[in-house]
Amino acid sequence: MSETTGKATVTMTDVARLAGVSVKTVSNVVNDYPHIRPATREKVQKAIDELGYRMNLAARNLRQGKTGIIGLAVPELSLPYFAELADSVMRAAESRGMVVLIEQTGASRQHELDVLTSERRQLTDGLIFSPLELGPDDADELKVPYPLVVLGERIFGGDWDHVTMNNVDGARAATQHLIDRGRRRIAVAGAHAGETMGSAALRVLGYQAALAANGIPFDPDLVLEGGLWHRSTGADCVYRLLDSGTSFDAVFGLNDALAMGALHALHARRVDVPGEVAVVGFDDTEDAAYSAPTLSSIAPGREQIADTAVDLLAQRIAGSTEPYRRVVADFTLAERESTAG
Amino acid sequence: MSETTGKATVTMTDVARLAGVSVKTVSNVVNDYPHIRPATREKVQKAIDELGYRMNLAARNLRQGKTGIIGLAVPELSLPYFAELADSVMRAAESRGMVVLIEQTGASRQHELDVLTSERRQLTDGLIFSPLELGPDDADELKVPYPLVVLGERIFGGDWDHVTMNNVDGARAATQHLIDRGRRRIAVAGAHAGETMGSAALRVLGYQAALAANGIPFDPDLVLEGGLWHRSTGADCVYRLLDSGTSFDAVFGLNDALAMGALHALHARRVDVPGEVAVVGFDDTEDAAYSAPTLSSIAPGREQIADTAVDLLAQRIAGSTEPYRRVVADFTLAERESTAG
DNA sequence: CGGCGTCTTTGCAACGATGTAAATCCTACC
DNA sequence: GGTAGGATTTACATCGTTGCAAAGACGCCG
Repeated sequence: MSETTGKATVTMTDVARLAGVSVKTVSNVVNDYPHIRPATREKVQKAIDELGYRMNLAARNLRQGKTGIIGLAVPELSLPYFAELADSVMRAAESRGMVVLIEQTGASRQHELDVLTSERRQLTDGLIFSPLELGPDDADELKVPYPLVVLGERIFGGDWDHVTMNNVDGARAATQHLIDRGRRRIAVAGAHAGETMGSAALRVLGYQAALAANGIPFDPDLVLEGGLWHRSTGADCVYRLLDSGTSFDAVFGLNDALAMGALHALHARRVDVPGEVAVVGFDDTEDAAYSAPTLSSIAPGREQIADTAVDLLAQRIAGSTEPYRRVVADFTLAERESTAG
Repeated sequence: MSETTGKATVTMTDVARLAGVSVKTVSNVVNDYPHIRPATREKVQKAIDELGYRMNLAARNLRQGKTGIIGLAVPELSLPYFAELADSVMRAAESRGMVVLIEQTGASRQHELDVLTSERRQLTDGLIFSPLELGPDDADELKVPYPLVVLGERIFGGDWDHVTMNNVDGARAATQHLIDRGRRRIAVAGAHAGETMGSAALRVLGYQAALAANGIPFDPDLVLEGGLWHRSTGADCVYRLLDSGTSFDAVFGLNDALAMGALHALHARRVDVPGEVAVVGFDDTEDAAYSAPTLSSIAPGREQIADTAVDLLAQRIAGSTEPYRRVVADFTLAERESTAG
């Protein structure tokens, strides 16, 4: 209950001496080894309390090769989606007694590769990795000697678990929602030309599927390229579209930041939303509920993704050798003003 | 240049054997000990490359008591300001060869106390702590046995460095800006009754100073209480104000989230911004530039704060015993549409 | 009361690096 | 050619904990 002012650091040896047992017994008590006489356990516990002993994690780490830290590699924390994802991952980790070391990869392919082999991987027992630049061809790079959970659908087929949102169906639902609101000229902001497996490609796929299902012709002029999924990109896309003279009555931002940028550009050009143009996003970040107008968006199951990812990773770290799994989170559509009918 | 497929982990011993030197010499090479014959260094380096040797951080950590990890404790990553702050801190840390372990304290006093004594402190060489609930009376709790840098002005007077934004002057500038735009009935959203040292109190102080300097009477009815500085709180404040019938022609959101919430509420109630009511925030988070209308805000020098904090912490970790410092970052006003004149 | 099988507890050797202090090697200088 | 003195290198103990395997204790049975 109280702690004496141990001058330096208190070690197991100190505890052992005070309790009159061996160091190993103290270790056993601390690690909940089952075969310990209650009296002994009590004695040791008392000594621990009295000395205010805290286990030295570095030593345990050296001995066991585990740190209790998991890595989380995301593009950028300043993107709301990833900040919120990190939040969720940290909570999920905490509830399992782990902590999270976050690394940012920027939008850099090299940085994404680095993160996989970085010295820091020694500090973590496993990694949750959300790649943005690596693609199917990089599968070999992901053959790493530690537990790995990959978020997103860019890379398949290796020895790792996979947790992803339902990009295609989510995008289809977003598009269908616009169609249900009577829109026919639906632009897409943030497409990545040439990409086949990333979120951009998959969401565009869902978009096209929805158009097709409703007999709406696909117009390439409505597909707006945009590399980084930042607000500024979304704004640029819409400015370009307006300047091009192409008619449109809706914008599907492939993520919320793009959609926010789109809202911004439309507002700047005095285009009424949703009167003239409806807007829908993807991610359902917190700001979607507070923009003017509020933004309809696909909620991709962020909590579920975080929970599942941490869970799978924890199992691998604990030594699970089950077949690698692929989990697809459930999405929902959050309807707000930007698509009000 | 190339790495052979060492079966298990490669240790210094392996390198030493291959290079034909002692383990300690390998250690010296790795640690850039100056007195090494070039030929030896080369031999060792070659062996290192050949074996693909990576130093075991756990072992070094045990021996040196340093991990290369610094802690960052913030209320919530899902609040844009803290996400952006974390981003900046991580970049600053990276440039100094350190990584960051982020912890969220929520809005919980207990959690803030826990973070200071958590077992995790063993995993970090020092902590950058941004308290929200602890106050001057808790100074004793901050007397911790590791390097600490405190952000914000809640707690002074202990053995730690202090980095803070200029809350009073920033708030004064924000308020003055509104006054310059001809506003006289300026509401404040997010005040904390009874608080004396927190950001809320200080910013309200700056607000009052600006009013006084311009001979504008202070009207308590315009001070809107709001605990958590979330968007929802900002919206609530404005709804309450509108419902109260109190007249006002401007809102100073004590942070951007509150201001965004205010914008949201005003938009929902069809109050024109900035025509009828001007709005200014504090933090200049990225979304301020993309709201509709875009939000004027005080940019508190986030990068500078992060850089300075990491720098001071790094110095302490390196053993500096200089007098503890207090650094106040420079702020600027970002003028945008919400206060257009 | 001896023997045997569990329970408990223990000693010792790692884990992989670095601090210390001493050994060895050189080089310049007398 | 010998030697002082700095430059290099090395042996060994040590950081604090846990795995291993064996020693001690204890309870039960015949």
